[in-house]
Amino acid sequence: MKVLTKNTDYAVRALLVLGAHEGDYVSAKRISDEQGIPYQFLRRILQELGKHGLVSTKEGAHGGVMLNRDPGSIGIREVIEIFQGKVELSECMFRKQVCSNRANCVLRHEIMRIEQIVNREFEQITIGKMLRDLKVLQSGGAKKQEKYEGASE
Amino acid sequence: MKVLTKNTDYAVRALLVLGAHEGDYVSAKRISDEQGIPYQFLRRILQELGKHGLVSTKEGAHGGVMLNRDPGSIGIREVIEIFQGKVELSECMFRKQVCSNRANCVLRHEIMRIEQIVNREFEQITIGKMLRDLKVLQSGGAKKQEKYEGASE
DNA sequence: ATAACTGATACTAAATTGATATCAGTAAAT
DNA sequence: ATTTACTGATATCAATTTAGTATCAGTTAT
Repeated sequence: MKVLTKNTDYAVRALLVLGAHEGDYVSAKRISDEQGIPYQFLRRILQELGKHGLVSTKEGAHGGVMLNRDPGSIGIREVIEIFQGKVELSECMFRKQVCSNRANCVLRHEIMRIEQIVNREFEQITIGKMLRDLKVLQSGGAKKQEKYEGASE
Repeated sequence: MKVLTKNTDYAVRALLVLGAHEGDYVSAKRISDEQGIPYQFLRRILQELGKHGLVSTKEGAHGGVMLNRDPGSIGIREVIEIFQGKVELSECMFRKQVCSNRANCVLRHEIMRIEQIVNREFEQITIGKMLRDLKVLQSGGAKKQEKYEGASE
């Protein structure tokens, strides 16, 4: 059960790159190269982000994509919703006989409770927060990162 | 983004029926009829539940499927894992350049934190708890359920 | 004019999901 | 012993979703 699709994954990665270059237009080509994201796939994703106002675009040479919002205001939840729709555990898991009266359905209530928790959590992970975390990492916040290999996985 | 598939949905509903008849063998046919679940689909689900020891089965006439565990010990999480695998937000959302050192990956840590929350919540919704909730519903715990129609959705 | 871009789609392959069908074997009832 | 009501074990299929590719038209800096 993989919750996040490539769409979301790539979108977040692209937003991180853009967040690291606030105020500049960065081309899809460059993001694609830097992050190893299939170029055409990324193009569609960026266009979608544009339509939703997260980024602004500039056509032509020296054009590209630029972050259009404060990184701290962009939570993963929003990105997920753009590419995968609202987080729903199931329409109503128990809509048949078991749950004839939706309004009073305790179980549905239970499921929706979890949905809210998940959404709240996703909302709190913002591009801004991630960028800060990354900076801590890159400046060697944890020890001296003697070796990269061997320590991972 | 629908998190729970029919497999899981049907499995839970079947387990609820079995939980309501603890100690008895109930046939797939009957569960299928009662819950409106496609018969053959349900068969496979029940077999899977059997392989995982949640239910025991009895072949032949008057045979069927019986709950093999305490309803309170069966959490939704377990059911989800059987039919959809472990809840993973993404293998490692940021495994490329952005996150070269997995062990120290703050973001991965963040994602895994949410995973744990989700899992804990799913674990706490058990078949037993659901059955209790249903009983409260059915005995008219909330007012007098004057009308079924109109109040739902 | 041309090189470096985005906008907008159309298309395809593979995987997943939901559902159906079939055949063999077992156990109770007659 | 035969029929009836069951499960075990697969095989198959259509629809949808996901991931990725390709194409053509238009825009802007040089």
